[in-house]
Amino acid sequence: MTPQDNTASQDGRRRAPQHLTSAGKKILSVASQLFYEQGIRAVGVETIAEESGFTKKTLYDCFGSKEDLIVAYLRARDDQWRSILVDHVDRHGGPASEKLLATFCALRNWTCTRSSRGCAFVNASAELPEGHPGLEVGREQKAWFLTYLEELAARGGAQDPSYLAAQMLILHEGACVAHSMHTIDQPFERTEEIARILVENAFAH
Amino acid sequence: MTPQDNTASQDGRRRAPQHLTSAGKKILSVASQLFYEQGIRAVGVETIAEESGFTKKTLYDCFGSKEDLIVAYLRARDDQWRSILVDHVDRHGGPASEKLLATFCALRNWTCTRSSRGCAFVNASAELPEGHPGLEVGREQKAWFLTYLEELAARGGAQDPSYLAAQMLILHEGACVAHSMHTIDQPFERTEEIARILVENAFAH
DNA sequence: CAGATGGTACACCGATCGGTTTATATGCAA
DNA sequence: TTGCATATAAACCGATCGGTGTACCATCTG
Repeated sequence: MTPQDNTASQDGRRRAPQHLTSAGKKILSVASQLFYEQGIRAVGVETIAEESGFTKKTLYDCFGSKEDLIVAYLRARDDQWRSILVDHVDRHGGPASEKLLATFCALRNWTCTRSSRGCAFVNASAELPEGHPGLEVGREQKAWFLTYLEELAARGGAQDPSYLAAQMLILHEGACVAHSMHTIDQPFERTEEIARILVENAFAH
Repeated sequence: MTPQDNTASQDGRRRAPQHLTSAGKKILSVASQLFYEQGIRAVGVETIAEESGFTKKTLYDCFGSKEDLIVAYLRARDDQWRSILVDHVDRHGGPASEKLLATFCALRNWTCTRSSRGCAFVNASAELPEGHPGLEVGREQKAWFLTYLEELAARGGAQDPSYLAAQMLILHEGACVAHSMHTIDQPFERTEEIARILVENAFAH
C-alpha cells in the first residue's frame, strides 16, 4: 500500500527492473520506445544499441537475449500503466461507481501522453509467435486489470461485479483501438458515456 | 446490388483479385493465412512460396513485391468481411435497430470461423511502418464500416446516427480484442447486450 | 508452325538478422 | 594493490531476409 509498492502487488511473481545497471535502464527505455512505436520485430538489437549509445555486448550482458529484452519491455509497460491507473483512481474521490468511470480518464491520459499506438500487449500478441514468454505478461496484465475492475465494482455494491467488469473491459479495449486507428473523434469521451449508462444500470436498486 | 457486387461499392477505388492466375490465387490464400496467424513480418516470402507449392519467382511474377502481396492480403480480407457482414445483415429481417445488433452476430461468426487472432487491420497497423500502403487499406476498411453502421442507424431513425455508429464501432473493436486476448468469457454475447441497451436508448422517442 | 503465357528449378545477390568473441580500458571495493 | 564488475570497440558467425537472373519446359492460341 505504500506509494512505491503499488505496482508490486497481488501475486507472488514479480519483476526486477530496479537492479539494472544505469546502462541497462537506458537500453530498456530506448528499446521500449522503439518497440512500442515501430513494432517489436521491426526493431533490431543493433538499432537499440546504437540509439541508446551502448554496445550490443553491453545489451547482451544486461538482458541475455532479445526475447528477454522484450519481456522486460512488456513488464515495464505493465508496471507503468498499473501505477498510473491506481494513482489516478485513488486520487479520484467519490463512490466506487465514480472510480470505475475514472479508469477511462486514466486511460485517456495514459494514451495521449505515451501510448498513442494502441495497447502494447495487443500489439505484441499480434507479432509474437505462440509460446513466446511475452504473451504471458500480456495475459497477466489483462487478468489483473479485470480483477481490479471487479473489485471496484464489488466495493461499490454492483449487482453483478464480474459482469460489470467484463463490460468495462470491453469498453477499454474498444476505446484503445478506436483511438489508435483514428476511426472516430473523441473515442474516450464517447466510451465513458457508454460506461456511465452501464454503471448506472448496474447500481440501480 | 447484385450478389457478386456487394464488395465493389461505395467509391471508385477498387481491387482486382479476380484476374489472378490460379497460382496467384493459391499464393494469396496461403499468404493470407500465414500473415494472419503468425504476423506479417514473421512470415518470409520463401515460406509462402514453399507452403503454396510455387516458386518464389512465380510469387514475384504475380505480386511484384512482398509489400504488394501484403496489400493484396489486406484487401482480400476487407472484401471477405464486407460481404459476410452485408450478407448476414441483409438476411436478418426486422427493423434497422435489429440489423445493427445483427452486426455483432456477424462478427461472432466471422471471428470464430477464420479470425480468432483479432482484427487483421489493427494487427497490421501494429506491425507496419508509417507510410506503408497497407495502412491505407485499414483506414478505408474502418471508414467504410463506420459509414455502414451510420446508414443502418439513420435508416432506423436513430436520434443521432453518427453518434450511435461510433458507439457500435467501439463495441466491435472491444469485442474483437477481448476475444482474441481471451480475457473474458463470451465477449460477443456481453458486447451485444451492451449494444442492445444503447440501441434502445437511441431509438427512444 | 510460331509465339506468347505461365510455369519450374535453382543459383545467386547484398543486406540485415540475433548473437558471440577477443582484447582493452576504467573505476570501485577489499 | 589486487581484483572484479562494467564498460568499450570492432571483427566475426551462420542464418535468413527480400529480391533477381538464367535456362528450360509445357500449354494454349493465332
